[in-house]
Amino acid sequence: MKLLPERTVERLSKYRRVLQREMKNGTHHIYSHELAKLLYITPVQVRRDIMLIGHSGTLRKGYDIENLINLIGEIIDCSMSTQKVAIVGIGKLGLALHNYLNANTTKLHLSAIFDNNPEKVGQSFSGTVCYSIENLKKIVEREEITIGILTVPPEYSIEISKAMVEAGILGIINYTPVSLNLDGAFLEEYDVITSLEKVAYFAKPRHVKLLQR
Amino acid sequence: MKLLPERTVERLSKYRRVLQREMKNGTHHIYSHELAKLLYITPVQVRRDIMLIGHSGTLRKGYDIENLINLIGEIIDCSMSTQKVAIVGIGKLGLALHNYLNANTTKLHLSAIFDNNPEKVGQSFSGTVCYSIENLKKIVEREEITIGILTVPPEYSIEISKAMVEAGILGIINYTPVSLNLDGAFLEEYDVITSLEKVAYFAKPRHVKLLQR
DNA sequence: TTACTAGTGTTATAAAATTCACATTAAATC
DNA sequence: GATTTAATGTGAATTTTATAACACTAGTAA
Repeated sequence: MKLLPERTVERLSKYRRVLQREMKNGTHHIYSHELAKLLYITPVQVRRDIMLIGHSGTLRKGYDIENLINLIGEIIDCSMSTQKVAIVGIGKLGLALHNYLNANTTKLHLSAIFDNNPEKVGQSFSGTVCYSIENLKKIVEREEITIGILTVPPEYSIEISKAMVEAGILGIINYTPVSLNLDGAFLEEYDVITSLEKVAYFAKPRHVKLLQR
Repeated sequence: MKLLPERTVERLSKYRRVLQREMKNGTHHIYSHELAKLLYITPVQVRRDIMLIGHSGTLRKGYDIENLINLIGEIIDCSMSTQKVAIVGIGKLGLALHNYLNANTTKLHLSAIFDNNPEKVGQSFSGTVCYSIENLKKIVEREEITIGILTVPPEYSIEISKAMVEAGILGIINYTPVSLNLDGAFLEEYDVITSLEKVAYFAKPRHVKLLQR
């Protein structure tokens, strides 16, 4: 099977969360236009995404919510072993993300935290132990961690990201403002300042008007 | 003039930061392939972006770094009045972003913080006062704030985002996991869980291999 | 039973973003 | 001064993403 488009995968993650909410409300089926409305996208987009993952709805009944949630789970989390996550660098942003992860429903399991601050090493953050970055490889291998959240100070990000891949991590989400180039791992970058400056560009009175088309 | 492509704007923000670093190192000119290398993108991409903003390099000398930084500044920050930013919801994530803003160089000015927690209202965060969300409109108008960072608990995000637009904010970056649909403002959404689950999908051994093409 | 309705599934088209290919040219070299 | 080199600038092609158009069909109603 071919890889799914990046944007489709992103939307699948969102579909799943709103579907979980709907299921809790006792709903069993949902139409593409209903799901679309919840995310402010078009029904065609929804149908196309669902087509891409090989699911079929029932005509006149819509999609079976439980089936769809399970299928998305198989695609994102993998049915067999749940993937494990590490936060590398537990400063303010790392902590905030840690909090976010705990507050939200996701099948991914936070298995370790890494930091070089001796005051943090050995500490437990809501049940997850913080290790020294020296022990990265050892712990990543032992715990079979495959995903890393990189929130270290920018001067360390190149070195530490390499160590992460070296240790066996297969996907990194880089929150540091330093661009990376990894071999052998999937890289997702998110630059806070870039996002903000992008909004700054488009949030000028003239530009906002142009966007309303 | 037409609006710039979103991705180009994002890269401009990154160009500026690496150019500022280069300038500090005493460099005056830079070639497209040098700039490209710093961000792990292609030289053509760099040249096209620079073409789109109407700048010209000198053949055999490359681009004048100072000129380019200034031009990007005019595009993103606007030459006349610097745009002002508010953080709405100063929980862990809000604080982390606040920190990030202070640590990084950007021309945008954080003018206010809003929260409904009485313990936070009235407090000063590195010199920026926290107001009650009740006073959003008053303060946003007085300070002429145009950009809002939304980091409130998800159950409030729809209501508060509407109030922000109502108050005159023209661009919102939504960090809550609730999809929004604003009229009259530019909206940028960032969903932490979606990012993480996207990485989870692509960071499976078979998928990583496929990506190495 | 037949026509109608309101949904899905999918092919075709359009729009956005990137990359290719190459014309152009200033400087360096011979 | 002619030739080579190494860069920019950009039309065209390609790739990725989203939208439009519509064939199809299970259920509903006449």
